[in-house]
Amino acid sequence: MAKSDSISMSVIRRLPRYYRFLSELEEKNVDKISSTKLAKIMNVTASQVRQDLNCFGGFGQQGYGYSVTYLKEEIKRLLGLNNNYQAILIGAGNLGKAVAMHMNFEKLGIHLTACFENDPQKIGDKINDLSVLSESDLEMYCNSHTVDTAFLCIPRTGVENIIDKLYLLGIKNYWNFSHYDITSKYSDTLVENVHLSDSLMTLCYKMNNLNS
Amino acid sequence: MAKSDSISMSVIRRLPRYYRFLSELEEKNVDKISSTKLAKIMNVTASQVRQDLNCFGGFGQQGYGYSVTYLKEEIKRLLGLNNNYQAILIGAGNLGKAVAMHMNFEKLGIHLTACFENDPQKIGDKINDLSVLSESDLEMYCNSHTVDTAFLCIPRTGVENIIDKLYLLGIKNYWNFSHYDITSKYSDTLVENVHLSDSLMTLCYKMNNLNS
DNA sequence: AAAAGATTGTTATATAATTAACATAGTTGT
DNA sequence: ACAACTATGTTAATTATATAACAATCTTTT
Repeated sequence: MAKSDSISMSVIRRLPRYYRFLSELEEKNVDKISSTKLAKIMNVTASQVRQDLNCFGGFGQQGYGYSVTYLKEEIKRLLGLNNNYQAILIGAGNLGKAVAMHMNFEKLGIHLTACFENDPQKIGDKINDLSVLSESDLEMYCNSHTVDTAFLCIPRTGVENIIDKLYLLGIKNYWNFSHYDITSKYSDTLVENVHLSDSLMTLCYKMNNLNS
Repeated sequence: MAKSDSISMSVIRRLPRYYRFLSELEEKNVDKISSTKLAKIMNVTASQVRQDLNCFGGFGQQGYGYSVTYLKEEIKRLLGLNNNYQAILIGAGNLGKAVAMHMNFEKLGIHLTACFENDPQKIGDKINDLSVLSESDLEMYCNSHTVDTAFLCIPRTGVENIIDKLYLLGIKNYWNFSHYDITSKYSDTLVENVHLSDSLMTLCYKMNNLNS
């Protein structure tokens, strides 16, 4: 079905963007789109659109274009948004709370089922409809529930300890907001890092060098 | 001083990472480092380290290596972290509050001086030592204070309106957490996007395709 | 049903990024 | 001061990514 002889990360990182734009087109009741038009909307080349999509299969039809809904659904499937992944949040500080309250996980087919926290002061806090649990309950919880991935919203210094536990419990997929380098300790994990300060420093670089 | 005939974004996006690792080495009182050792720590090739650094100048010494402190300071300067940039926050919802409270802006030499919000319910809220101001005060504030950049933590639908105002006020550098595509409206701006949901979808892709 | 037009899928080309190689220059020890 | 060593800066080779070109194929119109 898919020509999945190792697709490059550059292509994969563009998939969410295709997904977003196709969702918008669908909302506007557009039912077909050509690579040229989609490229124009997304500000990329038509060649790139066609090459990217063809990594995964022939989703279009010559002489016609792509069916918006079909293509969107295919990309959704590729992204694993139909898998009903179950997630837990580690760290209910400012960042953890914001991530949990700000993100529309359900829209991505992800279910956030529990939040864990070290600081006794925060245990019992409400995040959406979840109450924050103690980190000491982590093992019990994970042994009695499906947990596909953990969102790590704790300071760098605490990560090694928690990762050791999660890894032993068989949880090896992480959305990591800390600067702790997970893969260099556990290589058989899947990690997606969000380094907010790196992003801000990049903006500073642009301001310092590309401006005026 | 710098060989700045257009440095590629790939290189620029690695600078914050060098900065982080060099800061750590400095804290451990390491005073010299070779490209080979630094590469090993950072899990990249020594070639890349040398090429990256040489985009900006000869920071090392043959036969010796790089002075940790000197190199760190040079990268800090390149990143514009000595410029005392003044920033404002637009949007004091969950995300805006978390960004403001979680980030250590001062460590990056950035001063967050004000927060603005649309929702009357949130006006007056405290974020660190700042009280949230009404968006109607934005123009007055910007006309009487230096504002180098704005952090946009508002929903996509509100961005166009606020960007129009900020652009007119001469504020053209944005740290953008929304999905609104700023550069396609105003091309003479500097934008750094943080697309949290794209990042999470990328993790889902990995879980769906690279795992098991 | 055939011809004209459109747009994909795919192959070829060009550009960019990474890695390797090495000559040059500085360091350290005797 | 000299020899042996180390590690940079830089050029060359390789690999990866993006763009362009075009033949194959479907659609639409007459």
